[in-house]
Amino acid sequence: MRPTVHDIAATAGVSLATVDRVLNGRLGVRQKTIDRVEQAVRALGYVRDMTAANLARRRVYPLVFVLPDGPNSFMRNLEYEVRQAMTRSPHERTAIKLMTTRPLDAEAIARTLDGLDPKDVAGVALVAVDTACVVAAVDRLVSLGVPVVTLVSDLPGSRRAHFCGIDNVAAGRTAAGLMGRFARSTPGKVLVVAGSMRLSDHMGRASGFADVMAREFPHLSILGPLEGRDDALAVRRVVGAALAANSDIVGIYSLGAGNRGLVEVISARTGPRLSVVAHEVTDYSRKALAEGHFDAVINQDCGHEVRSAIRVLLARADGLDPVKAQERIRIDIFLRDNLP
Amino acid sequence: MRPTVHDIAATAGVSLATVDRVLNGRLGVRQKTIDRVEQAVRALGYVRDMTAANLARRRVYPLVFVLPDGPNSFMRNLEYEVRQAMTRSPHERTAIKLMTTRPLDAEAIARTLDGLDPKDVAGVALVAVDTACVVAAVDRLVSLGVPVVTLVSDLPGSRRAHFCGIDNVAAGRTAAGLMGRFARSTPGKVLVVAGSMRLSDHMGRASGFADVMAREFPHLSILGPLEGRDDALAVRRVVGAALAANSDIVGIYSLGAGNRGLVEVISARTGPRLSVVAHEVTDYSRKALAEGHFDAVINQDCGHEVRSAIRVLLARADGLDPVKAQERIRIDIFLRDNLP
DNA sequence: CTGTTAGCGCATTCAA
DNA sequence: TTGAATGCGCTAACAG
Repeated sequence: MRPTVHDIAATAGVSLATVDRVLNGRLGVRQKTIDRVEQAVRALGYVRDMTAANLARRRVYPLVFVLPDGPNSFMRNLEYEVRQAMTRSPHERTAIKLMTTRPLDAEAIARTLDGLDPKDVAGVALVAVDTACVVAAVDRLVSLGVPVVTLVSDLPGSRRAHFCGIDNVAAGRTAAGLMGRFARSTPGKVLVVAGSMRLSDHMGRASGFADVMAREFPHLSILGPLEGRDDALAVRRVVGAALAANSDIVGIYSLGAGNRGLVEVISARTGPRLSVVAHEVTDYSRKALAEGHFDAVINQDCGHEVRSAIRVLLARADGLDPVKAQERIRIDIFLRDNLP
Repeated sequence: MRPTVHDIAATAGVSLATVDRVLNGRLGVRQKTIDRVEQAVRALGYVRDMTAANLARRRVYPLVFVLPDGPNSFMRNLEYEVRQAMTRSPHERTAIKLMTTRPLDAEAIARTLDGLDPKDVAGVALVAVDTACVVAAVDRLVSLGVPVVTLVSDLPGSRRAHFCGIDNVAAGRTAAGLMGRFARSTPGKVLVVAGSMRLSDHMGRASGFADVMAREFPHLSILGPLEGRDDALAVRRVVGAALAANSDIVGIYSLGAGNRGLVEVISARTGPRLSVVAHEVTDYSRKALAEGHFDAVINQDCGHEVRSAIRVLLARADGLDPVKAQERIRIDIFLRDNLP
């Protein structure tokens, strides 16, 4: 039977209320009393039952998620996970509000953030575009006491409390490790297609990829990164043009979205098979894997990211800091055969 | 404010106790009353607060984990995760007991299982060896009302409630997908090293691997599976002999344990580089990846498996059946750059 | 068959 | 600065 507040109240010779005050660091307790309680806590090895605590204090934390709208499958998937979290809200003492802005529109994100009233927001999670105005808007919220976390794409210069996403440099390196082993051993070019260089996740991937390719697979040179604006049509256009102009392309690394456009180009193409590594499991990339157009897909688990964001925000709102090691998001690799 | 038992008691016009009886499927309630309560539940969209429920019924479920002892890193890792779960026990209303038996010793497992008193065990998780006597011991427990789950390696013919592990056929296919792409495009042999063919997980991997290799990479033929008994010394011996006898080996698929022995052989070897795919992230395989001896390691998350086993056992002990979709364990692929 | 009542471990008024 | 009392949502005796 593990000790309860009653036990420590008894051994410390004080009342429940006083124990509670000490446990929660509330003021209005004599130092002498504090010491007595803390000693009892140590002596009995007391550890608070958080579920009972949450039951008693029925406080609800209003959280805001800011995501891009538009057809991007990955982002829609992310939105789905946020909605899933909303259904769990009652259990997690959260009240989640979902807001969307135009993709890659930094000003729209900043406006949304600026429109938030710190009085009725306990925390904010956003997919950031790395721009001065977004940094300013985030820092404003933080200075007003509202914890902010970035989701999927980070905002390095800001005061955000945490980044809920993968190590994108490592993801790029991983992609290079696969590409280098997959591609023919004859010299050639690898085409790199990104969404936008204003997204810090895309930047990171491109640099990790280039790094490992140069060091470990010097017979393959990099073409790009081209910007496909995470848009299927644009991706189709830039990739089509690059393939037409370069007959020595042996592989493609698609590190952003718009994979539908990529599949259209390569499935229509004749000539030797390309090695293709892309990001994010979506209906399109799953199909491309199954049909053999993609060799591998690197993925980040949206569900984990959303749940992590909530945990971190809640912890910060309660004044604790999260166990960072626990919040690491894995870089998943999927082939056709280990798709979930 | 979401509805509580009080609300549904009020709208159904019954008492709290009756609501509780219906909610928990306890008998001694008229069908008419049951209907009234269930209707109120649906009407109000009631969903039970499990944390409050667990607080109220402070029942503790004694669970038993049966693992092999010995130096196998993966199994020690699994044991570590079980011990982690023991530290969480107070919160999860479990009391976990850890028992170990000699590796691959089916009789020892059966004896351990037979020694369990159903009165003070609410569930059992074991790493199975696929043998008639183990099946019999498991079925005995099940017939006595004790739910059993298999961990890591399944027991297909038994009455176990669930298998907490990966789809090993798919894991073998995944390994083949990697091996086929990694290995030189010239014809050659791929050596397959297993632990024991009495382990259903090893069987599954070998068959999935052979399947995809034959269909997709016919220029590579399979040598083996050799049995390394999950033992570093034995692995070193059989692999060393195979390499000496076959100059056309281009890759090795190590689907069992004993990777330390494998690394010793291939790091001492001269000649063209081999493509190596192994299983389970351990200190050894991690080092082998980092140093370039292994190209990829396929992994199953022990932590997930142990937590899943506990959830399933608890659910079964409460008479519910677990959400199988939620309990799927992923097949992780790690290269040097995405190691956790 | 059904209802009353007293907790589970903790937080939080309201008094003292 | 401290304590007594009440309730969070649910379960479980114990009566009726």
